[in-house]
Amino acid sequence: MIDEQTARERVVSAADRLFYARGVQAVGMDAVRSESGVSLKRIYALFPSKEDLIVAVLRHRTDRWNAGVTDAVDGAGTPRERLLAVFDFLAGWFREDDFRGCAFINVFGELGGGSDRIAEAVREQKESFRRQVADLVRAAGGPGHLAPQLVLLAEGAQTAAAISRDPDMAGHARAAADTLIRCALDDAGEPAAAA
Amino acid sequence: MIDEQTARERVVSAADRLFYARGVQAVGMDAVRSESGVSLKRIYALFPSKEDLIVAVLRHRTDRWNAGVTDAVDGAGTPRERLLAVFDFLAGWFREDDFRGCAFINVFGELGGGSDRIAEAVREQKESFRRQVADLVRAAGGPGHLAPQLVLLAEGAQTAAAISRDPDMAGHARAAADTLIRCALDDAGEPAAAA
DNA sequence: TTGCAAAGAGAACCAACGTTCTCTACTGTA
DNA sequence: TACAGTAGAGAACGTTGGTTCTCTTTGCAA
Repeated sequence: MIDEQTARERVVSAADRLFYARGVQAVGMDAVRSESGVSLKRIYALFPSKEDLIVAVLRHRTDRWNAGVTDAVDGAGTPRERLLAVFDFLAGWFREDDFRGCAFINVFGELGGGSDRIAEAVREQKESFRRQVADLVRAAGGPGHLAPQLVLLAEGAQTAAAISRDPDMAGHARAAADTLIRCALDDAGEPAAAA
Repeated sequence: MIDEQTARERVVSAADRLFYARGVQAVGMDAVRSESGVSLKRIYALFPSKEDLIVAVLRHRTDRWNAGVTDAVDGAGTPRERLLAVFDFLAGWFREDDFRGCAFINVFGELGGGSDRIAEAVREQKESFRRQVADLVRAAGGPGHLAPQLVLLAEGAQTAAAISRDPDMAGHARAAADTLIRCALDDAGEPAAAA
């Protein structure tokens, strides 16, 4: 018998895979059982309801997302490059075979109106991303209003890439971000340096 | 007895209201019946399946969206103002009481992976919006790459506004769009006019 | 008035799903 | 070997929802 921690991880990661690929409501708990190899009885001992499982999946995905962004950013040099690295991270993600848009946006559209706990978990992820970007902007010496603008580009790229199936949306977002960053930094820091 | 056209309109507009407010899968055909006042038998004569009804609702919403954008744009003067009017249109929408994000993005997250026809209807709306913006950019003398950048801002604003419940996302998007437009027009048209 | 065709109300049907329950198999212990 | 307790497999339960069917009503023509 596997221990509780292992069982929990297997269930969450199986559910994450299935929910992301097919949507939450389209996946029955029975599918989570066969994908995870953990019995229904055990699943319900770990997560009292499907809603609890969904929230756990969202939190797990938030952690993975934060780590992914942090990794990508840490590989870049200057503060400006670190900001743009966020969009390179998106570009790599959009090219993955199983890319199906932002899981948080998808779940919010599906269930956000009906479950406060789920809506809250989605909000937390978006808020933590906003903070990450705001920290990067601050480190680059950019003005406060730059962060939400870059966040909007990233959000838009995720939905547009999912719907259009065009992974180059990340390129468009990156180019726009580059322009916004240049304008903001040049206006604030060195007055009228580059064109 | 109401005529076919009227019945169709009542069903589509009732379904639209319910789907948008609660999500598609959360709304049963019985709810559509009571909201529209059209019998189930008649509904199924007009729309052979729920999927057909969903597609009809999406097309109807596409028409309304296009008309709304066109109206907003037509009220503006210069080509540059006409581009920004798109974001003013968003700002008004985000402030509506029943705003719950972009219906197309919501439906795509919920069912886009499982139904090609629904995914296609969503794609058509996004593509028609992209064309609208591209036309405005061209009229303003902007470069081709500006349109997808503005579209990403609009898309991002819609999801961010829905999730964060902060209607000022439209303001952020508008400010970013203003910067992008200024940079693009100044780079292309008059070389280095404004800072 | 009688008969008929169409339409509405809502029951019925069937499948899916979240959740719980039962029965069996297995583990460790005396 | 006998036993107690636990866990898994999967059946069972109750609800919901998409779709169809039935029965009654209605409006109209002769």
